[in-house]
Amino acid sequence: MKIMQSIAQFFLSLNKFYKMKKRQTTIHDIAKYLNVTASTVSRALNDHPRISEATKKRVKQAAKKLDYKLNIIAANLRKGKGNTIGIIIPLINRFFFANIISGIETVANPAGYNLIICPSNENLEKETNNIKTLISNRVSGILISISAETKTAEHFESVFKSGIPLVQFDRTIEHIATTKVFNDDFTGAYQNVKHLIDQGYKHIVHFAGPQYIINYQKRFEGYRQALLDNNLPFRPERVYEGVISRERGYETMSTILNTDPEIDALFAASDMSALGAMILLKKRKIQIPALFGITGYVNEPFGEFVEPSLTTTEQKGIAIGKAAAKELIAQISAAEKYRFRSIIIPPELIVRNSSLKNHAELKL
Amino acid sequence: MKIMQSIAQFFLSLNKFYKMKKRQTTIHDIAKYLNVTASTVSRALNDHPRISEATKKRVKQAAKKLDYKLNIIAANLRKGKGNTIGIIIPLINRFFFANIISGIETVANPAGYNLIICPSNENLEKETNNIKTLISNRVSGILISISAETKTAEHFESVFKSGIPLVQFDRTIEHIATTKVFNDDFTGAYQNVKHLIDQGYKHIVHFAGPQYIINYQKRFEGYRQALLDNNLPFRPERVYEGVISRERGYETMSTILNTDPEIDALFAASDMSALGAMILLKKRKIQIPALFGITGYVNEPFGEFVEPSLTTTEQKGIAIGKAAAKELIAQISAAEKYRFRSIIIPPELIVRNSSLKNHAELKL
DNA sequence: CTGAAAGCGCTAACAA
DNA sequence: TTGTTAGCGCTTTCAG
Repeated sequence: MKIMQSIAQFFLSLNKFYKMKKRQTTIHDIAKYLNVTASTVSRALNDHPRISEATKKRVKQAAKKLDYKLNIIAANLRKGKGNTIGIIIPLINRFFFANIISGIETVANPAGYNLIICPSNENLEKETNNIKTLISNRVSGILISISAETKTAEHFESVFKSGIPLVQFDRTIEHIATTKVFNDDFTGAYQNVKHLIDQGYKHIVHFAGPQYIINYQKRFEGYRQALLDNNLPFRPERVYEGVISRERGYETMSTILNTDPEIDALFAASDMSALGAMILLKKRKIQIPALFGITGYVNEPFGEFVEPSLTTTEQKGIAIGKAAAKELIAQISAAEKYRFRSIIIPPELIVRNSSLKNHAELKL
Repeated sequence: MKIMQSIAQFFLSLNKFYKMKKRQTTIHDIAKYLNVTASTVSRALNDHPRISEATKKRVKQAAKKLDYKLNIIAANLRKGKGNTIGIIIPLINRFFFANIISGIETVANPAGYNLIICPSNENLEKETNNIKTLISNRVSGILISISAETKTAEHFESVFKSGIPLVQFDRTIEHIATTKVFNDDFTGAYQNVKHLIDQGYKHIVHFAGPQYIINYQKRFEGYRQALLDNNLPFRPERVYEGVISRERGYETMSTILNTDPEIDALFAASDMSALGAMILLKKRKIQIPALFGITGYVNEPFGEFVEPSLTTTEQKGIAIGKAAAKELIAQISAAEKYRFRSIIIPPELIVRNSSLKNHAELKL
């Protein structure tokens, strides 16, 4: 019994030891250690001009010895500023979005900012909560790409009220006064379709995305304009809305073959639906690109490896991220925020085999 | 001229307006507004039991009216705790890593934690800086997957000293006392190779990754053991180290065809090098899977779409992320940290066409 | 060149 | 049930 007790005792004390909050060394610890004041230490560490080199050296040595690490949180609280940028993004494990974050990081980090990343999972409620979280964390600025569910900007109000700079990227709400960084989807789509036309395809269908998302709307408009500018008729029945998944692409292409056999090319607003169509066509032994041309949009990594490789439009995620971050950081230290302004990143047509009717050009 | 001046005047005043630092409303503002003390407000907002429902209601209404947003930073400083988890990860725009982050997020966020994400870009120096940053930000815990350059854990010391819980995931340093969450690469590779053997392939080469990375080493060992357990000779010359890119896969396979024509299958430690090999074989008109079987590892998204579709091993990034986050959060509120402990996530073999010698099984 | 003192926004003993 | 007071760790006037 006694033994049990002492064992219990031991574990209690062990527990106590672990629980013992290892308080991090503070400026005061250093001050005490050197018999100076906290202010001197603070100034020395910040290389304040009116501190003697001698004490600077002493302080810095002591800091290293005591393994001192600045508490940025406290410093920021005092200074009334922050060093983190909040990112709200629909999904984090999509190549395009991951690239954007990567781009943001390459400019934010050297500028001394940390990223706190909040995925909305395409959900408006989550997005609203994310905004709250970021404000509560007093981020220096917010970068946001809205969720598929988001149609209005009411939940941005508290951001504006709080005076936190905000810039939108990729998926944006047009009518509000913020800087927006996005692809020129119209031109991207236009070039894409123009390319199909130049290759000699004449009856081009379009798999469009949901038209309430501005990006898809612009792609549709680019498609239409390219047809009109090249003396091809625009036929509304050749536009299939909401076809962005592989499955829908597959099904839709199957339908088209029955109802509109004249069709000889597809411009899909998403690589996934282009892929679905490609799978169906191959199953039906319809030769791509000889008899049927296909182009997608987004430049998903797989496009390079399918057969035939997929012509598509690259959206330059990294460039978008960099531009957005640069703009935000500028706004953080600037007077002027919330201007209507658009920074447009031109997309790039990536020509691969799926659209090269002219076989001579086929690449490996 | 006068007009110009007044326009300029207007813009100046506008500018002034924007520059005006919009101080966020604080607890004191609410207190003043209601003629109570800050503590009452604080307690009311935190639903403290000994505050009357009446004042709670009043306070909350006032808070909403004044658009009050809690300053978590200040609250945390006072409470001596934080609500953010730091993630150090080699790359953010790799599907596998993005999935891990996604997994982390699904458990960290509901638990009230924000993520601050620091990519090391496979660079030890950056990784070291990231650690400093996270400590300075007084994160509640750190999740880390080491860079390709990282071989020792010296830079972890300050984390241990500061008492911040840390768990490693995926790429880990074995000999240090932390929880580690990772794939069972040995078993993953073993099953992968076993599958090739079961399909009737007899001369299997291995494209290995750099062996100083433990994950690749384990995959190599799984390969070897699978051969030995199935009465196939293990031949060191059939292991090609450091072949993980598409280009190297292509070149290496080309060499093999010249030097070791007996080979009839490949187990690649990366999908990319498997793809490179596949491209070369197709160019040489060697039928896959009839004459040559191929398996990869990682389950990159493209594997599903290449022809033939690529058999590979899925690493369950989301599961890894979830497990790591759960463990870290447990440690944050627990007494015991830094135990040697391994949480092993079993990978899953994804059988596709590239390894199905038995054509009957071929799937679309 | 350095010290004293105040305060960033919040919470939590201790009082009342 | 509410108020008073102190302090988290830091920076920064204002004095000396």
